[in-house]
Amino acid sequence: MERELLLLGLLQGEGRHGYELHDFIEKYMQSCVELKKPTAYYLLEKLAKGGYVTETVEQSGNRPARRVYKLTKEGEDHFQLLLRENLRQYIPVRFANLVGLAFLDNITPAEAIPLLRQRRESMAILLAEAETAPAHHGAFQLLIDHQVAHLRAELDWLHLVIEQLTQKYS
Amino acid sequence: MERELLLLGLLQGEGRHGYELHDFIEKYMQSCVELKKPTAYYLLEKLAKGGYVTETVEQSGNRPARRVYKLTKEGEDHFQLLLRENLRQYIPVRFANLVGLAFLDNITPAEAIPLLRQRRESMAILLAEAETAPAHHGAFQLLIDHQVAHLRAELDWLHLVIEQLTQKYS
DNA sequence: TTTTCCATGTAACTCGTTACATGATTTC
DNA sequence: GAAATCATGTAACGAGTTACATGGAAAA
Repeated sequence: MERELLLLGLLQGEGRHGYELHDFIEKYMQSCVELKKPTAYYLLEKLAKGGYVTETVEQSGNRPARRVYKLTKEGEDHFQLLLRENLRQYIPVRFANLVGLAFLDNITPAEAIPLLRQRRESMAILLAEAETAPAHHGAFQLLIDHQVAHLRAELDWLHLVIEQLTQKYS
Repeated sequence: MERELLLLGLLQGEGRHGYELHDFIEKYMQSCVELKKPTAYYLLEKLAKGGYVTETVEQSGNRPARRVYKLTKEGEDHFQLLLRENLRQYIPVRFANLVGLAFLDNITPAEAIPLLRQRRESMAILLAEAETAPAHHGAFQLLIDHQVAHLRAELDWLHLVIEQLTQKYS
């Protein structure tokens, strides 16, 4: 449902074609959202079948035809529904490659510490990315802010883990 | 890979059967990990096929037979490999029902605020759950700690969003 | 005696990804 | 002339979930 919401949301106001939508998401929302091309195309087709968007083929010269999607009345209603649904309920994030931490005792600190530092490095890079992301207009910025807050907390926590491990080791 | 790691990790030392493993995860790790029964059974079968665990059928009286799994040498090696892999790399958590936030402008604050409060409520409940979870031995506690840190950051962030929205509204 | 717990499994399905395929057009 | 960009799609696969099915034992 969330990806439908995203696409419907981006179709507010103007009609857009699949490539454009995917491109926008990849370029400007890549730090907090992921949507592959086949998924985008598939979802748009599905939304069209559901009557939430109309599909118009646009031909310009000899270029590959564009399928331009526009919100219908039902699409707008559906969007409003999904939006409320999405805001209302928190869905917990489970599993994010941290099960290994539960088995930290099965590995010597000497081995674990460099591995965790590597992990911290990739997190730091993502954080830097999110922090330097171009400012978005309006509420879009909230997603970036969230990503930043989330990554900072994650980093702090990992830092503590590494510190405790270092103390135990020395 | 992460679920395999989890199962292999829990099989350290003693042999266990599927029901037992699933039960343990659901009872004691439910706040940070999810693994449905069919998935657990499927994964154990797969691990057995891969030679990472042995399968022994145990019959006691007229009860349904238990399939008891034990780590093999290869299983232990595989565990050690997956563990390092897991500790080393951070896999970003994308999408967690927050796309709606990007479209906050499409809904009046008067409507949005109660919805976000509802969201905050469910988050607070999960946080309380994680905070009062029975203390785990050793590194298992780290997962709980992480969950708590994560949820606190999430709550703080949401609190800010609601506050800003309230100010704009009044 | 009815519900819960123990213990396993299968089948169908959903969601999303990878890999592949096509072909024009613009840029270097 | 080669490479990147525009623009679409299909097929196969993978991971995980839901729903369903079975049946004995213990607890209420």
